[in-house]
Amino acid sequence: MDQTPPARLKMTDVARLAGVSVATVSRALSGSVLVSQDTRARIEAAVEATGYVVNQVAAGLRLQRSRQILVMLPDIANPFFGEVVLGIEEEAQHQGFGVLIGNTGRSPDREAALARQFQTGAVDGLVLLTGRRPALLADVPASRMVAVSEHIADDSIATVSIDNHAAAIEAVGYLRGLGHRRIAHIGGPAGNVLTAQRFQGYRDAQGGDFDPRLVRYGDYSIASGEAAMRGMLDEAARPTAVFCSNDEMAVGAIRAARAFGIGVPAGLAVIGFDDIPFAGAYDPPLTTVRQPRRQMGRLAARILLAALAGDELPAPTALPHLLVVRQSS
Amino acid sequence: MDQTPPARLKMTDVARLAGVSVATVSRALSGSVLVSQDTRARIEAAVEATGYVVNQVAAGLRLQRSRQILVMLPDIANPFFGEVVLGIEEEAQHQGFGVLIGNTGRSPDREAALARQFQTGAVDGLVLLTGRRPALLADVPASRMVAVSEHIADDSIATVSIDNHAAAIEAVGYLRGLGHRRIAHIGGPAGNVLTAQRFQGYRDAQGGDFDPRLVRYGDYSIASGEAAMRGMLDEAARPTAVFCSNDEMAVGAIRAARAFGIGVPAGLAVIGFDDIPFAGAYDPPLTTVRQPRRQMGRLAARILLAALAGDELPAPTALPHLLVVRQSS
DNA sequence: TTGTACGCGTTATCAT
DNA sequence: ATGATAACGCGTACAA
Repeated sequence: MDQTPPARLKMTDVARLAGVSVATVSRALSGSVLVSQDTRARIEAAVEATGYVVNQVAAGLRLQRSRQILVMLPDIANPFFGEVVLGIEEEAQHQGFGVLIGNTGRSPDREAALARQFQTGAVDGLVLLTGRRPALLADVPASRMVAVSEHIADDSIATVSIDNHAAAIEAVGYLRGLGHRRIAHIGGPAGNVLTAQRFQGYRDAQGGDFDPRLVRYGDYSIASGEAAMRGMLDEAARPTAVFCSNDEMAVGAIRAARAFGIGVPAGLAVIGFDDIPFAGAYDPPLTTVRQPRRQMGRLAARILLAALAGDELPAPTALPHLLVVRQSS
Repeated sequence: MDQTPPARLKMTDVARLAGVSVATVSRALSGSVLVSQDTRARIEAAVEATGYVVNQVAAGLRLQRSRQILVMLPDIANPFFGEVVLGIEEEAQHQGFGVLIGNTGRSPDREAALARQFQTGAVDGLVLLTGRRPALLADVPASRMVAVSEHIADDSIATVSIDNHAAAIEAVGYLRGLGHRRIAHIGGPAGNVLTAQRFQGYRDAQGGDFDPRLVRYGDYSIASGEAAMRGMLDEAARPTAVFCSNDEMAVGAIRAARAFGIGVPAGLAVIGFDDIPFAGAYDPPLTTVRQPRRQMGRLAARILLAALAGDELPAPTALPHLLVVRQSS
C-alpha cells in the first residue's frame, strides 16, 4: 500500500507552498524579525498544513551543534540516578535539547566508547554523574560539562550537589542527640571525593568518640552494606548506631543486624542516605538524608545549557538536603 | 593558553596527511575492499596520529540516518525500566548506535514532544516501553519500532515480552499448591493489555474459586498496592493470599497486612512480579516472578537494529520467566 | 523585506 | 585502486 514512503518534506517544499524562498522560510522558522507579518503567516500555514519539522541533523551540520546532551552515569538501574536524569531531561526538553544516556557500568572501556560520541559531533554537552572526567575528554573545555552529586577533583568543572559534609554532621549529630556514642559509618568506595566528604562530616561530629574500627567502606550495594555491618557486629565492641552513605547499604546493615538477632532501632539505630522511594516503605521505614535529586538534575541541565550558550559557569552552590526521620533510628 | 580551540579535524586533514583523497579515506574507514593494503596503512597511521573520528552528524546527513535510537518510557526512575534500558544500551552500543531516553511521565504532551524528535531525523528507530504507540507516530512504519514488555494492541509492531498469562498461572498455581483458595489479585492499570493478560492467567488458575470481589487495580506504586489491599482486608471475607502485578504493589500489600496486624506469610501469602533488586532484600523477602529485563532489552535492540538494516520483523516470541520463591509466601 | 549562493563534513557516483 | 565532485538539508553573508 504505502508504496512511496512519504518522502519527508524539506524546507524547499514549504517554501514552494508558501511562494517564498527557503531563506525566508528559514528566517521565519527561527523567529527572525526580518520577515513580514504577511509572509510569516503564509509560511506558518504551509508548515501547519504539511506537518513539516526542521531536520535537526542538517541544521546541526550547518550550525556545528546537535542540540543533544549526553548524561554519563555508572548505573541507570539505580533509582538515585534515575530521578536525577528525570530532572535533567525535564529541563533539557524544555529548552529543545535531547538527552542521551550513557551507562559506563563503571568500566573505563565503556566510558571511552561513550566519550567518543562526544568527539563525533553527536553531542554538545555532557553531564557527569560518574564522579570523574573520562580520560578521553581531557581536551574538552570544562564549559561543556557539568558534574552532579560528586565533585570532580582536579579541575574547574561546575558541580551541582548538596553539602555532604554538613549533611553527614547533621545525621550523626542526630544520632548523638539520641544518646548514641558508638556510631559506625559505612561509606561509599574509598578514595572517592564524595566518600571523603561524608566521612569527614561523620568524623567531625564524632569528635573524641571517633573510633577508626567503626568505619567500613562498601560499593553502595545492599550486599556490601550487609557485609560491612556483619564485620563490625563480629567484633567485641559493637556499635549502637550506624550512618550509611546510601539507603541500599543501610538496608544491608539492617539485614546484618537481624541476622545477629539485633532489633532495629532498639539494638541498632540506622541512618541511610538519598531517600530513595523504597526507604519509606522498608520495615522499619528508614531514617535518611534526602537529596533533591530531581532539582539537582534540573539545575545541572540549566547550568550546562547556559554554559553552552556562552554564559559563565556559576560558583558551586550546595542545594538543600533534608534529614528525614523515620523509624530506623 | 589554548588560544585556538583545537578546531576538530575533518576527513580532508587526514587525507592530506596520508597523501590521498577524501574519497579514499572514506572508503578505508568504512572498510571497503577497494583500497590497497599500503594506502590503508598510511591512512590508519594518520588517523591514529591525529585521533580523528568521523563526524556522525555529517555522515548522518549524507546517509539519511543518525545511528541513534530513542527509548520511550513512562518512568525512568522505575528500576524495572532501568534494567531494560541497560540491555538496550548494551546491544545498541555494541552495534555503534547511541541511545536516547525519553521520559513521557505518562503525559501525552511529553509523548508528542518526544515523537517529534523522531520526525527531525535525530533518531532512526524507537523502542516503546509505554504500552502504546504515540498518536503522532501513526505514519511511521512498524519496521522502525519495537515494543517491550507490553504488547501494543492494534498493530504489527514487534514485541518482546514474557508469557504473562502463563506466568500468572504459575504464580497463582503455586499459591494454590500451598492450599490457598481465597487468592486476591492486585493488577496494574485497568484497560491495559498487560493487566488483562495477567488477570486472565489469575482467573484461569482460580477456576471455580474465582471471586471478583478479590480483584483490584493499582498504578504500580507502593501506595496503590497498600490501598487496594486495605480495601480487601476491610471486607468480611478476607483473602489468605494475594498475587500482585509488580513488586511495589506487593510491598504495599504487605504494609497493609501489617497495619491490620496480619503477619506475612502466616496470615497472608504475597507474590509480586518483576523481581526488582529490592525484592530479595525486603522483610520478608518477596516471592516474585522474575522477568529477564536485561535480556528483554538486548533482544529488543537487536530486533530493532536488524529491522532498520532491512531484516524482517520476527514473530513474537516469549522470553522465559522464573518464579522465585522466597519467604513472603 | 526577500532571494541567491555558498558551505557545514560526509558518502556515493562516475571517471580514470 | 584512486580522485573529482555532486548531493544530503539547512543557515546566513551578501546582493537586491
